[in-house]
Amino acid sequence: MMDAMYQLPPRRTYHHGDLRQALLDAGIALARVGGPEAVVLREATRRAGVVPNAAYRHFANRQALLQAVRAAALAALATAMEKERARQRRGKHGVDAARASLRAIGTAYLRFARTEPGLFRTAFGVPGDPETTAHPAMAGKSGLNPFQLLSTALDELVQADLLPKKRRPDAEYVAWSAVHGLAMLVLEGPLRRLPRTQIRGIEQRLLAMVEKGL
Amino acid sequence: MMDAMYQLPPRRTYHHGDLRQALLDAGIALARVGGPEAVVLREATRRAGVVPNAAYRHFANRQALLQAVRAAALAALATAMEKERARQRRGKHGVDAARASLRAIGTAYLRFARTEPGLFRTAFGVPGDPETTAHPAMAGKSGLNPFQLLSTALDELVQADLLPKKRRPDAEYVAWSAVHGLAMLVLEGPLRRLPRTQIRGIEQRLLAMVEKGL
DNA sequence: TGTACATCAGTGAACGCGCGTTCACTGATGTAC
DNA sequence: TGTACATCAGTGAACGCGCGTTCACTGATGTAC
Repeated sequence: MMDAMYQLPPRRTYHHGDLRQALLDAGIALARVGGPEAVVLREATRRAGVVPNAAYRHFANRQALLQAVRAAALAALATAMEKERARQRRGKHGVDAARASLRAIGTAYLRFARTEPGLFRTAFGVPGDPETTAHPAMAGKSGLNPFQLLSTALDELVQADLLPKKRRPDAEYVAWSAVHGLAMLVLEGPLRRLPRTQIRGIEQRLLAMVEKGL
Repeated sequence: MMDAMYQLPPRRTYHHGDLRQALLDAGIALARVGGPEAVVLREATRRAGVVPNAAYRHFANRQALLQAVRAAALAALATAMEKERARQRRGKHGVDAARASLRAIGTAYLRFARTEPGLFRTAFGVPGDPETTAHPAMAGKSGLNPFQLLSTALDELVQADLLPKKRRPDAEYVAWSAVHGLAMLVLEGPLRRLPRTQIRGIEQRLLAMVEKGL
């Protein structure tokens, strides 16, 4: 019933035009609403106004579509990080700017989890390593994916003498863990029901802990 | 084929004896291997040597069985925490003992995620709040569930003057986030492929960060 | 100590579900001559 | 400028899958008298 709402009017041409993109868009829309498990081949083709097996002209199988959606989700997060970084660094220099970068990365990550839970779960709840594969489909304007953006921020911290060089290795894993854990607990864990203001407080406190504790 | 291995020899009695427990045991075994999505009603009844719909005498539906398995997983974690706490506190008093408690809780959590990934995902990847529901089925010997054990450890820290009273509220969420995030990244995230020794190092560092940063 | 009968735990058969995927096909498009 | 034909993108029909769940049933058990 609901699904019928998404059905397109019948095409006038036999060829679709850009079915690959249409399927990807549909997949992203599905992921936004229901996370990775909602990325269903048949539903994507329905929304594109096309017969189910037509998808196989453009994706090897369901998994391939899902990975494309995941890449798009990672790219969206990377872009959000870049924007927040630019915003927080405005007018700052040196030490302050470096600190602002790390904050911005963490803030954008947590906000993305809150505002785009479906895409967030798709980005991180599906196997496949975001750091090793440096595919541009997963990156923002700078060409860096979310993990690489975090690494860059930590490098800045070292250059600004805010993080001792010997503590630099593996620091991204520690920082990422903290932020990722909070995101998960808020998203589908026991923090789901906490009021938004309390969650914001916890977020601030966690970011402070990372800065101080690294 | 594989599944046949788990098929029981035909019962000699018409009544099973303790089918509820048998189904729960089967469910736990399934969760250990494949996480929550592997807890399949039909497979559980197969392993118990019983017809599929027999399960409905003991569980309202699949969800009810899954929740029972989840409670068992939480109880197992709670027990592991209690054991580790007893071990680490041995011979310590006052301030040292309080510090040891928190370490033990975190250590046990991370080890549980590593050694029982299926149960870990079942415990925390399935909706339902472990902190509000204080059901004994989720608890260890002390009657406290994992979240309550963490809270207790933080209370100790306050009593030992290691954590200022005003920073006590919400501290469990911050601590939990850090540890939970690392567990998730190691389990199904990009840290999956890192060598075990490196992971251990990151774990130690994360726990140190929490102690220092709280 | 024996029988009648209510109660409970398991059986047997069947459903609908929507999915991913494969097959042989046809309609449209663009390039070579 | 027009036609022949290879190529590609979509169609139509069908599969097997294993699941959760419902129905009407029968076998075993224990309690009342």
